[in-house]
Amino acid sequence: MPRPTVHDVANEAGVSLATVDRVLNGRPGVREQTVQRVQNAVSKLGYVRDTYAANLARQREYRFAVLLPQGPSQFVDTVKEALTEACAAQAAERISAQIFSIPRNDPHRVVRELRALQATPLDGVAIMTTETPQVRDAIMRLRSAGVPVVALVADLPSSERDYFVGIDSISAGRTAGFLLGRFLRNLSGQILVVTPSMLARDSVERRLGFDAVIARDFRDLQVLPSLETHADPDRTQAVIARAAETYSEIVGIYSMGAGNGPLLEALRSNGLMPGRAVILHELTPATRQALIDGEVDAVIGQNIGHLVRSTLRVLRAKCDNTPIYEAQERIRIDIITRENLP
Amino acid sequence: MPRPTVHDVANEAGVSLATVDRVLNGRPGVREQTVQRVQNAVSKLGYVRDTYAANLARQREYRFAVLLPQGPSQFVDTVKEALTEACAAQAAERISAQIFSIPRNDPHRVVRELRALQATPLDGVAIMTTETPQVRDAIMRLRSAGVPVVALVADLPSSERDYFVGIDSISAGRTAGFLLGRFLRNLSGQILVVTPSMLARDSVERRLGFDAVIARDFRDLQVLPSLETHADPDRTQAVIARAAETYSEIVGIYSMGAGNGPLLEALRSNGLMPGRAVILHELTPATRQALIDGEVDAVIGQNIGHLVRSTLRVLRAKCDNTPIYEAQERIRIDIITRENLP
DNA sequence: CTTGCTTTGAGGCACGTACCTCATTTACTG
DNA sequence: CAGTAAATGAGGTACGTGCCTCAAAGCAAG
Repeated sequence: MPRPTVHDVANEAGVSLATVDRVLNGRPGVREQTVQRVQNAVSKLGYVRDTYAANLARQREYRFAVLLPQGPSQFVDTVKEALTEACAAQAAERISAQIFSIPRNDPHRVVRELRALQATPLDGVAIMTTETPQVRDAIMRLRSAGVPVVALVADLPSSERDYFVGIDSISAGRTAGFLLGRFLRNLSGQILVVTPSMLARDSVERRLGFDAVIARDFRDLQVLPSLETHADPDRTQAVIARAAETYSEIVGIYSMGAGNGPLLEALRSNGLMPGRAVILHELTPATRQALIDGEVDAVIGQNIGHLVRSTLRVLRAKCDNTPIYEAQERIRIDIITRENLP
Repeated sequence: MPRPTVHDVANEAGVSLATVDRVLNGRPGVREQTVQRVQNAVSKLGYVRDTYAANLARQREYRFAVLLPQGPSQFVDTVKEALTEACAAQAAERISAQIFSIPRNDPHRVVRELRALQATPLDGVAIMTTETPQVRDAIMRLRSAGVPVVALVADLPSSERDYFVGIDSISAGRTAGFLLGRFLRNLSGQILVVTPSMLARDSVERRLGFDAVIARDFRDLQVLPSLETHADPDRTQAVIARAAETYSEIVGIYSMGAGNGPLLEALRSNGLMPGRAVILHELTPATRQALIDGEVDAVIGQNIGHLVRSTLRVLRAKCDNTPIYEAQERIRIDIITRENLP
């Protein structure tokens, strides 16, 4: 007994192929009673649409645009790489994604890029950016033009995107807090917190989660005010040098965002490392090496390959209006130590 | 410019469609020189076979068998669930998997099951079992009959399987050792190690990795001989009670395998918990609750959804003789704490 | 009854590939 | 050179679905 086809469904329901087609594809002009007959036949036979045949017949193509922040960033580079790789692997499935670079702190230019996109044929957009009112409006325009929009890595409020692919920043911060607290068992002292910018939503959320856990479970630790590096090596060096002078009881360090290469340098040259418990975000060549060398104890990461594939799957599901397989698309918070480096 | 098709390739290469077909599908009767011409055209045009059309034309079906150990096990139950779910999601892709239960400690019956499989039409097998010579022979028979075989969770030596889907046990043990060592910073004492059976390959490997890290980095900790529970609640209770009497300086506990529900009970009733650093394997309802309650500090897990989907993808790739996307199929060692529970 | 509308049927073409047959050309052997 | 085998071409059907057209049937209101 091979898989049932639309023909079998038509037979079973006692209607013609055309009617089955109308029902299955939600086309108008079928009596409610007939719709029922067809649906009964479908469930009785266990008919499942053959995606191979369907996509072939429909000449379906998925042209996606992925907008990533400009400027040097190991993390973004890795995302690009993973995306290129995933697209190559999916070429046979007619999925293609074009990468666009958008400025980091110029919402107007982001909006212009988004507008420019609308000119080309487009089936979906994934975007990694910080939210501003302008960007939100542009995204809403895209969406009302029928283009699904997925927020990547950094969430945008629920009103303006179809889905968020990335990790829960609060939970990531809590996890960092828990690990740092446990690694510093019974020790009291200060914790240095470093971020590119406290304007970014995810930095704020990570700090929130981090503070909550430390305050609840590790009272002997004092979390210092966040230092902002603005992803600038010189500034990083400066703020770390200053902190090394100012605070004398630093026992742990938590870096909430990008720019870990320069940060590690600064920590080394200011005598803050080794000897402190250190937790960073995102696995990059620099953080990986620091893990191996024992300078860093744990890295909180997100599986970028998974992130990218998930994005493509979600966009595709949005295009086809099929349900999203939540469990598969949830990006886990990876804890990476020197012993379970991927 | 739409995607190139076989027609375009034929044009480009200056040969007929039939020849392109012969080359693409590895059929005989084509001169080497012509093969080259076609392959050049393929790479010049960037032709990629359309899987939708191909699978449609080929009437491809993937009928897989998944062999899992019998008996009560939260872990195996979760695998079954995930498998059922994944199959439902993949029905449209013509993938089906049938689950078979095989006895845990009766290689002959495992062999019989494997033999029985050969009678039915079968495109691939995934198996989770401990290796014995009999099983190895049976698997080699399957493979020489052209059925791809994937080892699941527990690896079988490279000679007898096409692929292994699961985590690296040594690395998992090392990770546990690292975490336990760090959680017990500056503390000296004994570590209790519990396993269902030291005959299982993965328990041996986990212990190996665990010991290596403790011996190298945490000299103040003394790892006790492994306690075997044979997955039996009564025996678990007995060995734990005995250990609680025998060893007076237990500061940490490492459970390397299944049976964590009864183990947790035994630890509680023998006054070994809370107050010790505890690390277990596999996230189940029992271990999850213990994490939340703060009784357990970390669980080393593998993403079962990923495991199962990976298995199906690998089997499919083996059937189609397409390359395996290693990065996607590598199962990561998940470190799960109360703060990053999925 | 006719008119006009909705619902259904019948059939066909297209998608890109796999696989088949049969005829024809090319290359090699003696 | 003929004879033979290998290589290639030409053309077809099939897969299951999407989408289209046109005709026929059903039904309600005037």
